[in-house]
Amino acid sequence: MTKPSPSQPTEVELQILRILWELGPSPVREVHKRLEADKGTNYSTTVKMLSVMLDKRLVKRDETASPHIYRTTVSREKTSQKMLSDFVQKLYAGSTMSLVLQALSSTKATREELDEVRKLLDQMERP
Amino acid sequence: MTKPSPSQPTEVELQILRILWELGPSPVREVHKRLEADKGTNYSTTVKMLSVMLDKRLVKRDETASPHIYRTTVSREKTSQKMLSDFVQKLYAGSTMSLVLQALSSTKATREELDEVRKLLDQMERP
DNA sequence: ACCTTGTAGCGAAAACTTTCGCCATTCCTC
DNA sequence: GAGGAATGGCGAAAGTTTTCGCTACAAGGT
Repeated sequence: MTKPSPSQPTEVELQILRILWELGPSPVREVHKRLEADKGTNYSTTVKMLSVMLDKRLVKRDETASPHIYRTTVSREKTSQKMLSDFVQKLYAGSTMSLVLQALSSTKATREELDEVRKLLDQMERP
Repeated sequence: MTKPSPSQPTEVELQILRILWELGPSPVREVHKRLEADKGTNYSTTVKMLSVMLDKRLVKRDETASPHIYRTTVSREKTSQKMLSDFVQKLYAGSTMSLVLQALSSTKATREELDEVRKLLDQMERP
């Protein structure tokens, strides 16, 4: 059986995480402004989603402040790391290298970027 | 507003696509065997999911054959390409290179694999 | 204090995905 | 060709995620 992995953030949850990562700790209003701009949803929706995310411990809030301030409990790096590894699992049977090759072969890059990747490859070779 | 992109396959849909990619065109029974092994779900569920996927044009079927034969309408490559680009969009603000760097830095690789990536990088440099 | 405006909470509706029970049809096997 | 098993279809239940209406409370200005 496939592990029902510690459920990834859903679509909207991820959108909100992104907003919080970008803005830093913020009141609902600020988050909502962005979400509304992107999706046109109601203020209530934003409040609710944040409360759902609070239940799931994806965010925490400072209730002493007024208005309440929300902040993420998960870093962008950790989260994308985790999502990436799930993604690789689902589509490339766990082979990160397959993904890297496919990603590279389907994009354009500047010489600088390519050099950066080369540098990383070299580093990987000697521990 | 964010484009409501031509909706990605859902979790189970993707599982089924993977099975079909692996087995090639197959009758429900074969798909079901795999799905059941993985999730323990009912035969009816498999039939239904395939019919949902038929509606969404993720698969097509040959009804002249008996039992009916299902095959994907989307290639593994195209699909992962698309999912990857959505993923990059969602988590790395569209920067494929950020993803590649993160993917590489969080995995181990053999010399052969690293060389393969290098070769690809070189190719990318000269059109 | 009163009124307006901004903030928060809650439950339930809506939307979407996944699951299955029940029925009809087809296919074997004897 | 009768009986039992496999196949396929459908609608509806269950599960999840997303949305919002309604209500209450807090804050700020007059």
